[in-house]
Amino acid sequence: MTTVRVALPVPLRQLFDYKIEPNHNAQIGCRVLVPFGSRKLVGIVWQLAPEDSFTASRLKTILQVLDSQPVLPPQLCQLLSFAADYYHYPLGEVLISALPALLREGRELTSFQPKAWQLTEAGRQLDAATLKRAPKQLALWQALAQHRLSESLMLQQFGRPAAKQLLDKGLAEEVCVPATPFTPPEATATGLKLTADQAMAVAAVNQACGRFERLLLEGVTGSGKTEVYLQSIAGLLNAGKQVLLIVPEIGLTPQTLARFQARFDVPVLCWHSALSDGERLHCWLQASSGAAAIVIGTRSALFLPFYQLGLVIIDEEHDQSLKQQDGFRYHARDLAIKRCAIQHCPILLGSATPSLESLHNALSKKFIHLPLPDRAAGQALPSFTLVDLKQQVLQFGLAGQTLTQIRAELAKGLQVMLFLNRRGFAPALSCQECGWLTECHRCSAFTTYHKQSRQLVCHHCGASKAIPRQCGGCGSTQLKPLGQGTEQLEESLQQLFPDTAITRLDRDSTRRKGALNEALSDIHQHGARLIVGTQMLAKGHHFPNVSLVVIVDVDGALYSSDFRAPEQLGQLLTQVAGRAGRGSSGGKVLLQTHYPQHSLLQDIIQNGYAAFARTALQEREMTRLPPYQFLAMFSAEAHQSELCQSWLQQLATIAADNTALQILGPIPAPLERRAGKYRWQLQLYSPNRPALHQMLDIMLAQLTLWPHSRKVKWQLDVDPTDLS
DNA sequence: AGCACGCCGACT
DNA sequence: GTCGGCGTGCTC
Repeated sequence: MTTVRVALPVPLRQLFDYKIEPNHNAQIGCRVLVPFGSRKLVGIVWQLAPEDSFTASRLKTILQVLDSQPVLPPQLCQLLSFAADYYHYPLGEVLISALPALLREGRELTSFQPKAWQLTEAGRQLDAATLKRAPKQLALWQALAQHRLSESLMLQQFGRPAAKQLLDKGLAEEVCVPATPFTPPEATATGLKLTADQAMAVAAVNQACGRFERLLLEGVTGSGKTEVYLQSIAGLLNAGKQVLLIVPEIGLTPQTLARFQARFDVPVLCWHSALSDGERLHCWLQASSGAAAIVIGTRSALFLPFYQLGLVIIDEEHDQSLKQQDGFRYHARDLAIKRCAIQHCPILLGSATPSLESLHNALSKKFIHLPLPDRAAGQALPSFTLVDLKQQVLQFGLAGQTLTQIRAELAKGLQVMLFLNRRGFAPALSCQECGWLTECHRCSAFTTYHKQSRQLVCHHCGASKAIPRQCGGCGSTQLKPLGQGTEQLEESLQQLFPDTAITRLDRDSTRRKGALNEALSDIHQHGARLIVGTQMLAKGHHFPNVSLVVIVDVDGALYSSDFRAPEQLGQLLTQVAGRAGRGSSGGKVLLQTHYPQHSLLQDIIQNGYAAFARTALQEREMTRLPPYQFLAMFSAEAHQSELCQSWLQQLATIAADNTALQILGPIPAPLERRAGKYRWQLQLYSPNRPALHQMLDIMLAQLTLWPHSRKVKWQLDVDPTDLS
C-alpha cells in the first residue's frame, strides 16, 4: 500500500494524501474518486508516494482510479500549477476547471471514445459454414474479417441483432480506437496576395516556429490580420502541428470559422460556452488525440490538452473578455504566453488596438513588433470629425451637422452606423417637479428605463420592476425619461427618417436566439440603412457599406476614475471607427461631445491609436501604474459596509510594513453597493513582482485563519482589468 | 465550498 | 415535545 497526494476541488490551499491499492495504477494527472468528509470527490493525482505523507490520523483509501492515462498531460499540469500559484487560486479548483464538465463529474473517458468492432481470436478461427443459417451474422463476420468497423457504421449496415449475436458467441468484440492525429492538408486554397508588411509578419511567425517567441501584430482595422493568421499557420499544418486561435467571446462568428475551413483541408473545431457538455468533450478529445488541426475558441480553450501544439494566436488581444471576471480570475493572453513557453512554440498576439501591456512589451523588445499600418486594400483610414455639442440645438441628441451628414450618406445609398454605449430607452426616469430619479433598491445605481418591456431594469444586478406612476419623493405624476439609450435613439431616428429601415444591435434586441444573425443579415443585404447599437457593433463584424459612423456620446467615458478608462475609450473609438469604410469608400466618423478640447479626444483623432497609446503609456509610467507596477486587488462584499472596511483594514495591516509595496485602501468600490451588498477594495502596487506575490501568500495564509473571514465574501484579483 | 453537529426559538 | 435558524469546525 502506497500513498498518493491528490488535488481536490475545494477552496483549501492544500493537497490531501490517500492510500492507494497496489494494483491501482495511478499516474500524475489522472482523476481519482476519493472519500472526503462525508462526500465523494473527483480529484487529480498530483504526487506519487510523497515522503512526508500526512500521518496525523489514519489515511483514507482511494475509491477508484478513473483514468489509465493522465487527463492532464505533464505540460498542462505545469501550466495549471503555475496559474494556481500566480493567481493564488486553489490548485484543485484550477485543475478541475481545466476539464470538461463530464470529466469533472467523474465520468469514464472510454464511454465517450469512438468504438470499433473487430473479430476475436475465436472469430478469426471460425469456419464460415457455422454461420450459413444466419445470413446477417455471416455478412457482418465477413465484413469484420476484412477490417474493423466503427460502431455507428456497423449498426447501420448490419443491424443490432446480428452484432449482439456475434458478441454473445464471443466471435466479435468492441474496442476503443483512439482518434488519430489529423493528416496534413494535401492542398491549401490560395490566399490573398499579401502586402509587404503582411508578408514580413508571416515570415516572422514562420521563422519563430519550433521555439518560444512572442509576436505582436499591431494591424489597423482592415489591415488583413486574419490573412496573416491564415498564411502563418499553413506551414505548421503541413508539419502536422496543431494551431489554437483564441478569440473574444462574441468574436467567434460563423464567418471566421468558414474562412479557416475554406482555406485548409483539415478539421477545424470550435470551443465556446454555447457548446453542450457532449460537444465540449468531443472537442477536448479531438484536441487531445491530435485529430483537430485548428481549434478556434474563447479563453478557456487555452486549457485544451493539445497533442502537438505548434502555435497560439490571440485575436483582439486587448479584449477585456480574455480575463475571467469571477472565481479563477486568469488572463487568457498571459497564460497562453506561459503555455507557449512551456511548449516551446510561438504566440502571435493580434490587435488594431493593442493593450498597453503588450505595447509596452513590444516597445521594450520583449515581443517582436509587427506593425501593419495600412489597410490591405489600400483604402484610407476613416477620418474623425469632432462635433461640438455645446450651445447647439439638438434633435433627439443629434446635432444639426450630424443629421445633415446622415442624410447625405443615406442619399448616396450607403449605410450609417450610430454607436451609443447605453442600452435601454433612458438611463433613468426623473421627476419633473423635484428631480427625483428612479434608483435600484439594492445597488448604488439608477435603474434604466426600458420602454418596450415597460420596466425599470438595474443593469448591475438585473433586477427589474414595474414603472411607478408617481414620484417616490413628492408624489408627482410627471415622470420623464432622462438621457438617451439605444432603444430611444432607434425610436427617434425612425421619426426623423420615417422611410428608412433601422436595425438595432444590443443585448436586448439580440436576446432571442437567432436574432443577432437576422439583424446581421439585414445589414449585409442592405435591408437596414441605419444601424444603431452598443459595443456589440465594435467587435469583429464587417459592414462594407457603412460609410459614416456616428459616436453619439463619449462624454461619460472622459472623466472616469478608472486608470484604464482612457485606454479602453481609445480602443473602443478606434474599433468602432474601424467599422466605417471597409468597403471601397473611405469612411467618416463623427464624434459628438461637449468637450471637443479634451486632450484624450484630440490625441486619438489627430494622431491615431498607435500614437495615443504611446502617450497613454508615458502617463502610466509617470503615475506608476501597470504595466510599470504590478497590481493585485483584494475585494470584500458584505451586507454591512463596516464589515468589509474593517476586514480589509486588518488585511492591510499585515502588509503595512512592507516597503516593497504601496497600499491603496480600503476604499469603497466605484459601484459601492451591488445586489444589496456593500463592496470595498484594497489595492496593492509593487514594482517587484516576487515581493508582491510573497506578500499575497502571507496575507492569504493569515486571512484563512480569521474566523470573521466567513462573514465577508472576499476575492483576490491578480492583474485586475476591471476595478469596478 | 459543503456538510455535520450543536444549540436556541416558534410551531403542529 | 420537534423543525429549522445559522454559528463553528473539519475535510487526508
